[in-house]
Amino acid sequence: MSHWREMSPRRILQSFALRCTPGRKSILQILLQSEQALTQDQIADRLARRRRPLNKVTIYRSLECFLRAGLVHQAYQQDRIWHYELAHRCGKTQCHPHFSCYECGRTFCLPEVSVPLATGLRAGFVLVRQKVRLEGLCPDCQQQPADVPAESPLS
Amino acid sequence: MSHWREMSPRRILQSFALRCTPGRKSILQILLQSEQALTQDQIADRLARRRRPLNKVTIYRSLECFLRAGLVHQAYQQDRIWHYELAHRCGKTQCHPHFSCYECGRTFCLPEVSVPLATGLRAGFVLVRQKVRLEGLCPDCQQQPADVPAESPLS
DNA sequence: CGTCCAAATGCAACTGAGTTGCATATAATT
DNA sequence: AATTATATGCAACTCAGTTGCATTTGGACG
Repeated sequence: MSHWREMSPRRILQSFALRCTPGRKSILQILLQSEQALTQDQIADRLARRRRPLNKVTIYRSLECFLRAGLVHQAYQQDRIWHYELAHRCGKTQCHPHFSCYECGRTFCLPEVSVPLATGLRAGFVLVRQKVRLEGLCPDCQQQPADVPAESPLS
Repeated sequence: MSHWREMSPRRILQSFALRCTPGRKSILQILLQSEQALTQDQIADRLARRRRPLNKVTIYRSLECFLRAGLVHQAYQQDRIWHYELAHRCGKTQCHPHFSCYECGRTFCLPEVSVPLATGLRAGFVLVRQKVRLEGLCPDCQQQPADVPAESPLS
């Protein structure tokens, strides 16, 4: 099943055998309508803006529950903050890569980019999932080159 | 220059134009001798065990300084905690991948594994660095299968 | 319908890695 | 040895995430 956008939050929750509460439906709605991964805070903001404020602990625990069920992904961490997104469209062994801009700090989802699975793993290691994080300059910031962190000034 | 292991901490610091203090030399020594990326806490522990305890803020600021100079990498985050390792052996566009075990939680450096650079980036994006994180079961834990996080129970 | 109970929610208080301000100590230059 | 910019230690702060507990509620069952 990969047409979540066309399913109601209620049906999605039901199909994951999760209790259907107003709070959870709202959170799911926000995630369904977002083009990018969101932090707990961003979710809280958007809920408040829709006159449907929710306690931050409830958001925390709902996401925790969605995570366990596999409905949602902890997509990436930035400055020690997790970003969440629906797990739809994620392949079995890898989600789409994310791209972070050094200049503006924004992170983009790049569903169209493919990275081959790692090869040459030592015997014994079982690869279940591969996560790829790209860094560089986004189209908006490409014009005026940013400070790219030094890699090795030793000559 | 990529033979850091054969250089003294003092010479390495000098070549990066960093002030050479006993604290920094000790931290560098720890990193030089470690096979894997270390957290600030792990570095503190090892310093203490060598009768060379250092205030955690000093460790924090030294690593910050090493980072800026490009001597060290923030290799990966686990449970919101950063791990640091020397930047030697890191290629220009990607460091070696890291492998985290679902079962025991340990993280391994896999310098021998190669992952081709992402292709198909939308026009305008400039890729500077690619970070790859692998997840699965390590050789030790492979025997008794762990709880692999569900991906999509929806049928 | 109404009853009931496991699960969800809100509040307050806690956790802990990281971070900052400031006074003191020290590296390294003169 | 004197000087000064830099590093260090201490204490106090930040803040996303986390936990405990009392209250509310979804939804199953009568």
